[in-house]
Amino acid sequence: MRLRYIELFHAVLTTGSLTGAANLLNISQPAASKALQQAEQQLGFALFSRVRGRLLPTEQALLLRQRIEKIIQELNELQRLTANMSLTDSCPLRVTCTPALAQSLVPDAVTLLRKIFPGTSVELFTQHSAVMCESLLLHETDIGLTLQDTGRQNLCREPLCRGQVMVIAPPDWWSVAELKRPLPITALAGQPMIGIAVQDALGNMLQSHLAQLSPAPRTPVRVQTYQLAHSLVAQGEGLALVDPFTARRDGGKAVQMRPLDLRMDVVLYAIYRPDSPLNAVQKRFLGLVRQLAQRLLATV
Amino acid sequence: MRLRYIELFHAVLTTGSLTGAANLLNISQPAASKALQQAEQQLGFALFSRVRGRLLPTEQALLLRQRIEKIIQELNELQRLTANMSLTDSCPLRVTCTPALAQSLVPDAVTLLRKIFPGTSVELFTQHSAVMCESLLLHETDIGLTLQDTGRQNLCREPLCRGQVMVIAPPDWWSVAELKRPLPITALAGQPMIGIAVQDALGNMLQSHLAQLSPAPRTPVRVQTYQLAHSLVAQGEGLALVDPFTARRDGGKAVQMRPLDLRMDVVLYAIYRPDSPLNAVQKRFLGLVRQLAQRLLATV
DNA sequence: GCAGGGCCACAACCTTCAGTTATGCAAGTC
DNA sequence: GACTTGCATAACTGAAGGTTGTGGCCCTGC
Repeated sequence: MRLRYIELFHAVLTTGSLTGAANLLNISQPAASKALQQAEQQLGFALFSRVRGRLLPTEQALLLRQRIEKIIQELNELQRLTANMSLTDSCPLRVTCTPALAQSLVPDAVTLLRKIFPGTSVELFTQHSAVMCESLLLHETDIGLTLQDTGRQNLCREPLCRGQVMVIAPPDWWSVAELKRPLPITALAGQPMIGIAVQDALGNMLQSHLAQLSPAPRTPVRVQTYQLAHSLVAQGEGLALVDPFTARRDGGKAVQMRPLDLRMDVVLYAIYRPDSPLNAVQKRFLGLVRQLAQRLLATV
Repeated sequence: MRLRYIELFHAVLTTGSLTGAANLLNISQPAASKALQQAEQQLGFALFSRVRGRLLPTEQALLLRQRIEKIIQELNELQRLTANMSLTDSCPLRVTCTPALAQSLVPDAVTLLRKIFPGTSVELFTQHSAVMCESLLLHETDIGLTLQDTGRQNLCREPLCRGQVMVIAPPDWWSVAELKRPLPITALAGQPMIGIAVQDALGNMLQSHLAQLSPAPRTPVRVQTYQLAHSLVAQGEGLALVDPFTARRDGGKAVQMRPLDLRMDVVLYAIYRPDSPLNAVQKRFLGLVRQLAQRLLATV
């Protein structure tokens, strides 16, 4: 089965028509038509049945679908990888971080770095953890910064600093005296909370803790990022459990925060490929991030 | 990156030379040379450095290697699948089983089946479990018979019958009186044993039981299939733990056997694809296998 | 040191096939 | 019944991929 046929098959399935597929592949409709016929002839069975002038995938086609889509995806990844490899070393510092860290930590670190190395060019991305790993493996970026426990992948993981899970609340929720003390998790029972989407490892873990409370906290709203949670809390929608960086956003003015009394730290990790050792600029950058993070977490 | 280039890259890496690659792909050496240059030009970096007239993969090439080989493999699987799909329903009964079952159970069942359906054509394979799953998923065969606990794969698994793990020994190892009783596992301590290769799930499980004995049994010889173990035991090389079908090979003349006293059964499974329901012949075949197996296991 | 063989690159030429435009036909839509 | 949408066919074109022939480089063995 020629790659050409595979692409065409995929294009027809995604667009739903041969004409659409032809457009997707930037070829004319007759070219697509001919190619599809050749593919079917070579295979020995029909991929689509022509019913009332339309293409309808056959049973066999549906059996092939998953495999073909997997191959297409891997070819795309290969494409991305080779594209990035050809422009290797074009940029000394390519960093991706989660949205929570993109708020101030990473930009601040970049600013500091560019004072030390004025000429340096920098590329920044914000991505969620799964995409981040992919991006690193495909050489699109060189360093990832995340609060997630991104296991398994064959990537190096270096802890930069540790912090506490924080509870944030609308202004004037707690008294000044209370703010000093960690909040016992039981105090969250029955409270209105902003939930974090399931794909988040930390959020997931916290969620299972919360589920054991009785009455369980109400989480009518669920968001993907800690930043959204922060904003909603600031607007009085409820409490939220967030990382210590998000909690300190805006200098901690918009919301109140208290550490959660929990035997579990939030860890800021730097992740990178094991094969390519970090260069001097990258190492210095990580040093700055660590320094800034520690200083930030020291503030109340 | 064109598929053509991918194949060429792979061929060069496996054969070690451009000429070899050209032969592998059934093209002339200059064609391969030109294609490789085009590939490198399109990529923007060299895949091989020409040193002393030879091709030496560059660092980048090695980074691509794994991904490319994965794609090649998946393309091959797709090829196999489509090849099998085009000759669909050509044969009503295509069965694959492990070597232990190919000894007598499966051939006997086929003989019986062909008395019931005289005209039926049958295809038999013997494969180890991992390959068996692959073969089923690629529509090369329709039914697999195995004693392994082939989990995860999205294949149906139907237990046909249960038996006991058997200990086999050279003739006259045990007294006639002993033969009736199950052998306690502790009796194997310090005994010379024939081991089963690690990839076997059952063998693996037994191995971990044996390892806890003290003194642990000696397993100087390790074999891949139960049949080999049987032959070695018959030649007096030691004891072996085998499935109940292998134990009864040759009518149980060449070796002595005793059930092992163990809270774990050997299960004979039929596995098949969930999407394609079994036809009448296939169902009848499984019925025969079950019947034969139960009868066989009832004998001492 | 020189002949020979293995391996890669270049050149000139040829064939095939994927692409094009133009057109036809069937079926649904208003 | 006119119009639109979508697939198939026909005739043509160009580029890509193939061929053979040749030359240079390097190692090897006499």
